[in-house]
Amino acid sequence: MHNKTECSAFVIPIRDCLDILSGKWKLPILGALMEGKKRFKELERSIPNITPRMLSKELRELEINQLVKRTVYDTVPVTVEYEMAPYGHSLKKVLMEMKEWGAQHRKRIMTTDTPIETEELDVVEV
Amino acid sequence: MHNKTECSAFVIPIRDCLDILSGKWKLPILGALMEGKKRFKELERSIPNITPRMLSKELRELEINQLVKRTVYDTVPVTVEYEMAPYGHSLKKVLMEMKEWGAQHRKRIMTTDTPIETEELDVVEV
DNA sequence: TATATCGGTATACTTTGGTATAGTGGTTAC
DNA sequence: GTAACCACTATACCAAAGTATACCGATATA
Repeated sequence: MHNKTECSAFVIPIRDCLDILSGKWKLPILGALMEGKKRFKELERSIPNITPRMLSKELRELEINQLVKRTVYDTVPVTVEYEMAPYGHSLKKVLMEMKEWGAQHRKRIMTTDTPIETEELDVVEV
Repeated sequence: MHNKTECSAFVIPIRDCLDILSGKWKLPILGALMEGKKRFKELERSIPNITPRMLSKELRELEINQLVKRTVYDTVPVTVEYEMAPYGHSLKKVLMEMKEWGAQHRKRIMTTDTPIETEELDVVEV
């Protein structure tokens, strides 16, 4: 990192990646969809405490980024299905790196330091 | 992802990793420190628009997570140096995965879709 | 004597992210 | 007929994150 260009080349793409995963509910939603396709209400039920407003908003962002595919079936009433888009699977490698590092880090902090508070996380029920 | 435990094992460590990199300034700070050790004011100068309040706050969080080492030299006035801690380098692999994915994603979104606005990012000057 | 540097902190403010609550229009089950 | 389900949206509110501005005590420079 020895000049502005090189530095932007570091910050900008990582920021992009972070932004896509940002927000309280993106990870639980992706987690739930990795199991398989789900309808809106199914997602709402499997992600405790999420409001329809947030679910809708976060799904839209994931869809815009082509990670999630939304399909509307012309039934009455309409059926809407969400699933991981093929492109969505490209995230898995990054996610697994983050998961490994995160797990390792939690252990490290727990043992070396005063324990960090494991906050009450809302976690997908399946 | 077929049960609650497995799902927490997905969400929690990734959340941990995300949290550590979260906030507007962590990435620019890490970028600046990857160049080598820097004093407080040097960091402040090399990261445009950061306030001392935020710089101090984010450095403290990075230090707590053992990614950054802070050394105080007993001069008058005191000299304080920040540098990547050895453990900090363990992040590089994750960061590089994110960087690659992010760069690839930006290209993809730019070409397939209506261009995404490249916001005016504050970027480290070196 | 006045000004700048060092490494920050204090206070107040604004902006963004997330929550709470209610409601839409149409359909099916009791 | 009324209650529930579906996939959401609208409005109002609240809390967290970030900004702006000023200041600290000690020292060095003009």
